[in-house]
Amino acid sequence: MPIRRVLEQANGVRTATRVLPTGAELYRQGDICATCFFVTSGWIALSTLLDDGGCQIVDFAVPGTFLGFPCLSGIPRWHSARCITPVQVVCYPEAQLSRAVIQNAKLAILLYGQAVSQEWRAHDHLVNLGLRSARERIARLLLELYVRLRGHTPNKVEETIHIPLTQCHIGEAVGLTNVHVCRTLHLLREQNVAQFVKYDLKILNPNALVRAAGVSGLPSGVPSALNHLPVWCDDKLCAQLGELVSAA
Amino acid sequence: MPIRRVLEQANGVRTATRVLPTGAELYRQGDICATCFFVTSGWIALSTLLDDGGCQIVDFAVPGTFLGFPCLSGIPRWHSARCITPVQVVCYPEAQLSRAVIQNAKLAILLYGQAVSQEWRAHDHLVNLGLRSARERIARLLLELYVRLRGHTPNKVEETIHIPLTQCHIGEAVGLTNVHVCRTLHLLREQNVAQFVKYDLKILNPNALVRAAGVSGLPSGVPSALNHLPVWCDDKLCAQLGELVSAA
DNA sequence: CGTACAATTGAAGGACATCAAAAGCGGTGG
DNA sequence: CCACCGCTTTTGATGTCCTTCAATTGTACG
Repeated sequence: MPIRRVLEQANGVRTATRVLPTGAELYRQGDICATCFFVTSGWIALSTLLDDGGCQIVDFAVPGTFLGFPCLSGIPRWHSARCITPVQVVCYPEAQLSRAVIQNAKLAILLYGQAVSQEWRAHDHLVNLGLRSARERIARLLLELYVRLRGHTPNKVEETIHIPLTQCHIGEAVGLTNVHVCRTLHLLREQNVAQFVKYDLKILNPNALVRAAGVSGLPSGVPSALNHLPVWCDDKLCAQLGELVSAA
Repeated sequence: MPIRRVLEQANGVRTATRVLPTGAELYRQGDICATCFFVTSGWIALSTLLDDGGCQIVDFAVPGTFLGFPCLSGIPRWHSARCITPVQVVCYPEAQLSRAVIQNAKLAILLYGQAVSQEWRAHDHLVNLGLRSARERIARLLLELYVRLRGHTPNKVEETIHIPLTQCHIGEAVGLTNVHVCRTLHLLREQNVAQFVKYDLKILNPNALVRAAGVSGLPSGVPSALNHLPVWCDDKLCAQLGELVSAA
């Protein structure tokens, strides 16, 4: 992957790859983890576990996501990173990465941009959980995942995209039980909006999905995080790192 | 305020103060705002408005909070900033601040740290909305606000702290109706946990409040964003900026 | 005194949770 | 090849937490 060579060439950061099976944990909430990761393949659920057994997925890490906080060492992770699929990551020693960042303001700004992007998505999820119905929440999650993976909003009828999530994962992400997720998915199917079966999402009606997600109704000019995700999605970090090295 | 002089001296950024009355908007969702702000007094609700009239407060800005995204110009704001009280802010032209940040990696890292801190808080709110009851959500919000203002968890019985929020604000922050917030506040009062009347929060039983917020039950070693908020609360940004200039 | 906003209380309804059970399905071992 | 297991999905019945609607009170303000 480009980012790996970029960091090695530009800043002499030594890296190693690591492969994890489904169900493995990259790190756990509470860990003070001196390694940063860049996801090159697979899906990871960033989730918080409660003592009563509750689990909230705060975000999904997909290929292109950067995990860790260079220059902010000593902070424990506040979520666990569970592998939803087999995962491949590139590892960076945090200390080395921190040194590189301090010497290179552009790198710092890149990290800053990613943090802002993630904050943005977190706020979008907050709006979702705070004032939307089950149908809207699920539609919006599906739409967001589509946009993150494809880089644009859906426009083709019957397009299918692979999403390696169970109904339980969806429930943990949007704050619903798997039972209710199941019923709501059936509802979306009946209403000819979208169909999610066996890890495959088929968009039956792109416009209906966007409407169900509550995006279209925004006053014109008002941004939804979704509209701008293509610009600030994780791949962008990778691309910009590439520019950085060619400029050096 | 220190930060103002810090930025002026260190980087030659010109600033101006601005005063806004209660109810005014510093900026609106959708605005492409070329100004960054540092809150010196007053409270601001960062909220997203939906076309159906729904309103979700994603965070509160208190004195010490920095608003804006230097180096990421052209991004529309995804929330509105409504003044809950009269507010005083220091304004920075984004372009000048961006230039200063590019020349000073430390400044970039500071901004990065604040973005991470805010992401952290957003994820904590997500957990709150996703899997906690009304009682827990409200207790947790009150506790968080206490910690942000005081810099530590409550330990004195009957301590009172001023919080300029209405029950509607609380409802919009935790995803409940004002009606239910009212009932739940009464419940917390009856259970001798905490009392919130007329913009004054009286902590009746600090331990009970922490328990009600679902913080104590965490396995030892597991961090809650709350435990670390003192370390990364907004005042810290200000203090670190002070160090930055004295080192220069 | 009238208006506007915040808090309060009651009654009724709904959206979602909980509990329980069964069915589909891939994987493993006898 | 079949039996058995674990995981996911599905469906039904029942319950409850929270919303919605409505009306009343208190308080600040012009």
